[in-house]
Formats: sequence, structure tokens, C-alpha cells
Amino acid sequence: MAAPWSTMKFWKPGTEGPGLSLNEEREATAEVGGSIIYNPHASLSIEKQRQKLPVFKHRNYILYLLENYQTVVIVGETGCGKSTQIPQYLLEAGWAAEGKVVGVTQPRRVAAVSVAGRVAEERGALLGHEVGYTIRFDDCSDAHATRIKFLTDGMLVREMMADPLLKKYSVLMLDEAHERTLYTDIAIGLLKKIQKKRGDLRLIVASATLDAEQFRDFFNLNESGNPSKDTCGILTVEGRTFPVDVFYTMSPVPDYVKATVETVMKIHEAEGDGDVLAFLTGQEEVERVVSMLVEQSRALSRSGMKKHLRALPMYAGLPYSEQMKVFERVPHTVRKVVVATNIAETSITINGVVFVIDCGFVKLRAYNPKTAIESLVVAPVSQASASQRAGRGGRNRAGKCYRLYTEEDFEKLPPSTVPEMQRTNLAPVILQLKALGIDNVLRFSFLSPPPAQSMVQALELLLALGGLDEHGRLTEPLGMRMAEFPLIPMFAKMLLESGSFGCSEEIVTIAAMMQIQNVFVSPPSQKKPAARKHRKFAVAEGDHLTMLNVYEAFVKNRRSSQWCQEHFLNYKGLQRAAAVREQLWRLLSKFRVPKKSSEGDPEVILRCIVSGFFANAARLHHSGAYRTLRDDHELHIHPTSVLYAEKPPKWVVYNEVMQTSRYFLRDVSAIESSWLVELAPHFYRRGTHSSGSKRTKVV
DNA sequence: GAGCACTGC
Repeated sequence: MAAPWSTMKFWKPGTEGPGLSLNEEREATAEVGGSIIYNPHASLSIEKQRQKLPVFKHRNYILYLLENYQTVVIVGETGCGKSTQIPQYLLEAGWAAEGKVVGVTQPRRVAAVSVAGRVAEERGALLGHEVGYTIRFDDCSDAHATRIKFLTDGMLVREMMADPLLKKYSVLMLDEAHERTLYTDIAIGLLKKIQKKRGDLRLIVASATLDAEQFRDFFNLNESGNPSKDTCGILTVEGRTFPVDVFYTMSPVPDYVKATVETVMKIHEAEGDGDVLAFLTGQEEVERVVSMLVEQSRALSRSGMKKHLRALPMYAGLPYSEQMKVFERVPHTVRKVVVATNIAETSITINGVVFVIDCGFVKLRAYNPKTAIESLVVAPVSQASASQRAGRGGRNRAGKCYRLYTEEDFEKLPPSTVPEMQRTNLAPVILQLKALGIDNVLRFSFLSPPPAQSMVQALELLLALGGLDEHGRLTEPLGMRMAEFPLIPMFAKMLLESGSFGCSEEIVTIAAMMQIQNVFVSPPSQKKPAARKHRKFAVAEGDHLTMLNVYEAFVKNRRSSQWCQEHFLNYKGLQRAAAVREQLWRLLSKFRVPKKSSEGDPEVILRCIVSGFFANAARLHHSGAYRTLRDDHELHIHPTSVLYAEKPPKWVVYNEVMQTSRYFLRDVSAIESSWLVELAPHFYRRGTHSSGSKRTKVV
């Protein structure tokens, strides 16, 4: 291939990188979870290090702004130190006096834990006392002693259920707010409401440049037009990163998979030391590029090239031990090439990356509010994402980023990604808001309001499940209880019904297992033996009972990691399922749902599943495909379902529909059509297709 | 017959 590159642009340090900070360097999974080492003699040097961070110069101004404004938006560029330092400035200035707490939210668990660890270390404190964290399944904080508390944004929303005004907090800092995760957005809307009742509550919104004004306008309660009465101010803190040269292709690339391989080989031949990180959209592309690179590097070795290539895949579905390989150091004679999905954009940081290749696309979840069907679509990345990807190459030294698209096309990309709130099924959000006392969700102050049709779909589903009444009010006790579960409402309903079906023990396991992705692992090199082992767990009733089998076998085999490996099962996933199961059990006991086993009878279990998932039913069409009962949509059983290899049952319920190349049903079980009429008479009635009312569907 | 970005409670 002729040299497709031309240098188009020089990326000035800190002008383009969205607000990531010091903590990111500590986010790599390999570095997380260790004990905190405290060296009492290091306090002076820690103090000096703290003063060297770019944010230190702004210390007094930040404190001044917080005295004068209810909300402060801080544009903190990568490496400025905001996440670790600002909470300490607040503590030192007395914001955590009189039993008050400074709270800092993070979108991800690892980040909450690692930043908390770093801050505790800087203060010479034991994690869990003065400095602590709270994430699901792991509360390392002290109700009395903790002054700075790191938590996931989802956890903050949960805390509001117990303490609607968040009275114990004097200041809340929402870190990485520009990521606009679902829970950050929920928290933002709720905090604005809380601020109207609690004038003393201060907010710090840490965001990227692009969104700063949107946040300020949202939180500015001043309607007088007089700027001196503004309640929100903005401050920008420069970052500390290395420059990244950005290159574009001269003309559009017809095949970015091939172009990725060619670019890697070009870098390998022409450039000095430094690892490569390539972004692609999915598992299949990643594996294809890895195998092509392996082939190419063999040819290179044969031709006598001294420097070797080591291509490694990285995506969430990869077994844990395989994921860890990307963090391993390689000898100087080897160049590491990590081929990753979007997981490497924010969730993990790989040290030593100098060269980044960006295919320009991303796989995103989308939601169709008309059909209530979610899909995974490959879409062009946003400019913000592209900058974030490029920035992954400038963390240790100056880097280079190769974009597999033209500069002209870059200019046409959307500035930022559509917030999750606008591309998701809102039923869990609406239920949560109702439980927090937001009666009129249509008038809730959303930073980015979701489509009205999505709200309507959510309200209809919650009504059908009995969580809301005809007036849209939360029902007692059902709706309130459903909201307490960390699950989508259908699962919550199924669990709450499981006592009366006499199968709560099985249902709680099934609900927990369904929260885990990739229970079955299939390494590309061992697909056949893996499939053989997996088939042993499969039952004709479908995926729910198959997952029950897997979990019960896991417990029977003393939760052994060795056993999981032999059976190609995701050990970490099963451990997580056990933790989820325990949490769900606690909630069921709280609501006095009796502990009962179906004693091997599959029918009650399936009926109980129908009591939660009746709206997700489909029947087999003579074409061989399924059709939804809701709106006659054509669907296919996903190849990962055990029913894919079985004789297709006439009627099924499913957990979700995912649109990729076709509409696929995921997590499917066989049912009897009569159960639908019996268990959801308000939703279904027996009849003919010609007649029909609006609400009830004809079975 | 043929396929699942990523978090989080």
C-alpha cells in the first residue's frame, strides 16, 4: 500500500483531551486491588508532589468559587490532579467539619477504589477511615469517621433512597461527568432538585471543555439576567500530558480491518520503540486483526526482522487470564500491539502505548422508542471519543495517532456521543425516579431529555407489571419493592412473585446468573472442546434452566476455579453471580418472600419467569422464525442460546431482543401459551386476530 | 442455520 498518511495536525497537549485525571493511570485492572502501603517518612515528598500538580495553583480560587457559587464546573484536563486533590482541599478548608462528608462520584468501580486508595495514601491514612469508598458489594467506609468518600454514581442514587436530601454531604463532586453515563445523568437531575431545598449543598461538576457550558447553564438558578447573581461558575485547569501527533488518511479507507493491519506493520517497520493500541468495534474484528497480525509477524521473523510483534486481543468477553496479558511487560526486542474494543477508551489504561490506531467507528447500544427494541449498531465515533482514543497514546511520552479516515470526515463527526439517557429503555430509570418521589417524570429536569415515546413505553411496561397504577403512581408495596432491586423491573417482578410460585431458591439463582455476561467462554483455538463441555449443561427448556444448572454445578464443585477452567466457564462471572445472588436474597428476606424450592419441577420455574417477562413473548411462525406477540416483529433465536441447537419450541419468553444483523432473542425459554393468559390476563386474552383492543394482546 | 460495545445498582 502506498503511504496513505499526511500529517494534518499537531495535537497540542491538554487542548483536546477530555477531562481524565491522575486516577486513570491507576485504573488498569492489573494495578487495582492491592493493599495500601503507607510510608510514614514519605509525607514530605508526598506534600511536594501534591504541590507540583497543575490543580494546586488553583487551590484558593477553587475554594473561593465554592464559597460564592452553589455549583462549580471544573474543566480538568488529563493529569491535572483534580480527582485526588480537590477533595483534600475541601477537607483542609473545613468542608468536612461537624460530621459532614465530601463525596466524590466515579462512573466505574475500579476508579472509585483506586482514587480512594491514592488519597488515603497521600494522607497517610488507612483506607476506610478518614478516606473511604462505597461500591456495590464492597463498602470500605465508616459511618462516623469517613470524611472523604468515593462512590460510584449508581451508589449515590441508591443512597438517595435512604436519605433523599443527602444530608450528610456538604459537597459532592461528580467526576467524569462528561461521560454522561445513565447514573451520572440521573444524579445530576436529582441534585439540581436537592439544591433548591438545600442551599448549603455545594456541587463540583468535573467535565471536559466541550460540555462545561451546558452544565453551567443547567445548574445556574439565576434567572435575573444579572451575572453577579449566577449560582454556577466555571474554572479550567490545564493538564499534564504529552503531545500526540494526529495523522489522517488522504482518502477514505474501504476496509478498516485491513487498514489496521497495514498501519500496524508500517509502524513496526518504520518507527522506534513503543507499543501500539488499535481500536475496533467488536470481538470478531479484534480476533480477525490479531490473527492477521500473527501471520504477518511470522513472515517478518522468517525474513530476518529482529524486532518481533506480539498481537494481543482485548475485549470484555475475553477470559480474565487472557485480558491480563495486555498488562504484561514485554522485552525490548518485542513490540506489543493491543487490539481492543472501546474497553480501552475509558475502562482500562495500558501503559507504554505510544501509537494509537483509530478505525473511526464504535459499537453502541441504541433504543428504538417505537418498537421498544434495543440494538447494537456500528456508528461513527464522536470527535470527543476520537480525542479520548488519541490521548491514550500520550500518557508516558509523546505519541502518534493514526486515524483511518480523512480529516474532512473527522470534521463531519458529531462533537460528542449521544448520552445514554437518550438511547436506553427507560423503565428502570422511571421506576427509580418514582421511588425517589419524582411524581411527574415528564417534567423532571433532565440534562438531556429522553424521547417522550421512550417515557411512554416505560410507563406502559411499569403499569403492566403492576409497579405503577392507572394514575402513574408508584404502587405499595409492589412498585416500591421493585425499585429497591438493582435489576430491570421484569426481573424484580419475577423475584417478588417467586415465593408464591414456590421456587424462590431457583429464581434467585436464575436472576443472578442472567446478570452475568459470557458465562460460557469459548477461546477461538478451543471452540469445539468448549462447545462439548457447554452442551452438558444445556436443557431443552431453554437458557434460564441451563443457567440454573451451571450455577448449581458450580456450587456442587465447591466453586472451584479449576473446575470452571476445565468446563470453559467464566470463573469471575460465576463469583459475581454468587455475590449478586446473596444481595438479591437479602432483599427477598427483607420483603418476607418465603424460601422455597421447586424440587426439580421445571414448570413452576418457567411459570414464574412468565409472571415477570410476559410482555416478552414470541410464537414460532411457519417460516421458521419467531414473531413477537406485542407487534408481530420477526425474530430469531440468538446463536448463543441453547435453544439454537434444539427443536424450536412453539412459544417462548425472552429477556431481551438485540438487533445486530437481524433481530435476535437472547436468554430464551420455552413456555405454554396458556400461561400467558393465565398469568397476565390484563395483558393477554384468548381470542382471534381480527378482534382486539388496544391494551390487551390476543394469544 | 451462524454471532454478543461498555458500564452500573
